[in-house]
Amino acid sequence: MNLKNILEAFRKKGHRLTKTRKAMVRVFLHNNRPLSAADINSRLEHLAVTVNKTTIYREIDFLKKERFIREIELGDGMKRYELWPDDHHHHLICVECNSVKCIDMEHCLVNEEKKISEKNNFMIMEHSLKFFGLCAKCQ
Amino acid sequence: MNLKNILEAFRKKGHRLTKTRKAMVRVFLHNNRPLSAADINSRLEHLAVTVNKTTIYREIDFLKKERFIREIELGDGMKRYELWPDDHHHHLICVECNSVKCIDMEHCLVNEEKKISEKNNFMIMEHSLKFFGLCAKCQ
DNA sequence: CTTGCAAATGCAACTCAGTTGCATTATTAT
DNA sequence: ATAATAATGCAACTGAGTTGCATTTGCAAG
Ligand SMILES: [Mn+2]
Ligand SMILES: [Mn+2]
Ligand SMILES: [Zn+2]
Ligand SMILES: [Zn+2]
Repeated sequence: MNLKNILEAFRKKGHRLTKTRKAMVRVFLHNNRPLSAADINSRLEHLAVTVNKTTIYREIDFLKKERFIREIELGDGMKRYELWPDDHHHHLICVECNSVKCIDMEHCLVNEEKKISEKNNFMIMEHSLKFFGLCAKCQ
Repeated sequence: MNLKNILEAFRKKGHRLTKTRKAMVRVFLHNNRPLSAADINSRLEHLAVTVNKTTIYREIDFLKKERFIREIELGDGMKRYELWPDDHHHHLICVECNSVKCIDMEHCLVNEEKKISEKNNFMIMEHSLKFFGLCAKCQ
């Protein structure tokens, strides 16, 4: 999955390759972890790309619809976005510096879902698992 | 844990027993599930107790400090509050009607935490687990 | 019961992430 | 080059939650 292929796929679907779109795809490809709208904005400035916040939010919506990124909620009042994951994974969140690390789990809860669904008469579609604590730097 | 004991404990600590405080404790005792500030407000109105939203938020802060309730994040843009839990538990969230059900889990992740902590050099303090799907009514 | 002090309250104005309407600009196909 | 329309910028808005400050209330001491 490289920049050119992704942009070419967008173009083929009839979407335009604007400077914002190209820059935001680069930002996500080069920062493989959850980013807030503000994080994205500062990364764009770093690439000398100045965009209005409305445009950033609209491009986030576009990239979500295209399943290039997904939205995640960490509970700190602002949404984060990360590359659409290849594999199911979860997150470690540092309560001190707010950094986020994606982790794969050996014993995944997907196995438990059937049991929980039956027991509670609730049709589980997905789950979210977050561990809060102190990262290597902060402990 | 009944209303009188809780209020008496607050009074003994030097806190006042205002109509808002008494009514909000009642609301949480009689609605044992996560409530938003708006939910609390409508429950209060139902008890013929009219309060300013600022007062509701300040009373929430008080009840959190007293460990009578805790705050939980469901990812829908507003915080929820529930009775301080006796036992560790998790939540089922209906994506259709937004209802929330608390569930106990047999195989809890607390067992996994040590492994994850060591593997990632991250000191886990707590975790949050939510299942999203359709409740009995909505499926 | 009265009084005084601090705790609790109401109100209006504010914050901040995210959204919306609309006029303007830029990308792409022809 | 041109036309169609996707994308953008801007200003104003939304909605949950917060803050400063003047006023009211609960409660304990006299
Ligand atoms: Mn991740
Ligand atoms: Mn619960
Ligand atoms: Zn950290
Ligand atoms: Zn439902």
